[in-house]
Amino acid sequence: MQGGSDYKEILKKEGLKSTKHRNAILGIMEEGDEPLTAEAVFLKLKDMNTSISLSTVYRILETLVSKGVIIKSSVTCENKAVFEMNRMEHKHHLVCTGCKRMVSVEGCPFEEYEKKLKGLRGFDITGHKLEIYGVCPDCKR
Amino acid sequence: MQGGSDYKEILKKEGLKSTKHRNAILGIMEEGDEPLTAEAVFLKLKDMNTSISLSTVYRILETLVSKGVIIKSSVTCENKAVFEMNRMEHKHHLVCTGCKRMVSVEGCPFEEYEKKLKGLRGFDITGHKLEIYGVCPDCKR
DNA sequence: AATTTAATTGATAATTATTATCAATTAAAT
DNA sequence: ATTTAATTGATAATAATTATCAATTAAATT
Repeated sequence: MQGGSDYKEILKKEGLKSTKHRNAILGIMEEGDEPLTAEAVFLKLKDMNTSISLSTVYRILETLVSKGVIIKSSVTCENKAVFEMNRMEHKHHLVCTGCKRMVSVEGCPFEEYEKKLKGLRGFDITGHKLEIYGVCPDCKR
Repeated sequence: MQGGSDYKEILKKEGLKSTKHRNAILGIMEEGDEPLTAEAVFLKLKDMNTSISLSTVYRILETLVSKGVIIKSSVTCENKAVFEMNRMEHKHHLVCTGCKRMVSVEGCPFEEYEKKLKGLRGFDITGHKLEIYGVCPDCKR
């Protein structure tokens, strides 16, 4: 979980070279339980004294999204994307309406309903996303 | 539903002047059943030979959102906002993963579950949003 | 109805998030 | 150690949105 190239295997499997930056970003994504913006990842790297270009952060995140290693999503009404590790579990988000912080929640009350929807308006249903809004403890003051 | 200033009452109630542009935009929002981007609204107005500045479209939409007359949301992974009339009903969206078109759906399987979540991680739950993904008939070819 | 006043608009510049470009660098295959 | 193709940094470009400010217009007041 910390150190140099812990993600060599994952990267090799995806046909990607194991680089300092990719390993560092995967480390950040792995330990965090909140989805992060590209800029937040960039700042975390800076805090760790890892020099990197913001464009490289975007590029690495996008590459990992295209490989399915990382999931990209967005908060409604915020015009920026957030990224988190794809832990291969069906998940949803809890979003603070104050600070827009996103927290992951497990469980899904929706599977049954989705089956009922099959064929709705001629769509082939492939999945869903549930965002639950609320005010986080910090924003409650 | 068509014509000049059908929304004078709504606008007055919100302390907004009744202008040609605001009425035209409310008309477009009222008749559409799909959420629209600011640009789509702009183009619809153009088709109707209503000369308007794109910045005015954004401004009017934002003003109406702040009054709660219009709802702003966004499709995951698309970095632009969409707007639709606030019909004061609890609603969700069906999004085509091909063309990103959004269609509104009624009904919500979630009310029970939300109650269970009360207090989750110290959040005060205030609402939720459900996006159902699929492939629309057009994108199925 | 004419005048006043404050809100609204258009045109444009500025900003923010993201993506593209391309030469320099680096990982890993040989 | 050398080669080769992938990766990176720096920067420019783009796309969506927001800010600015002078000109225009709605509606309140006379």
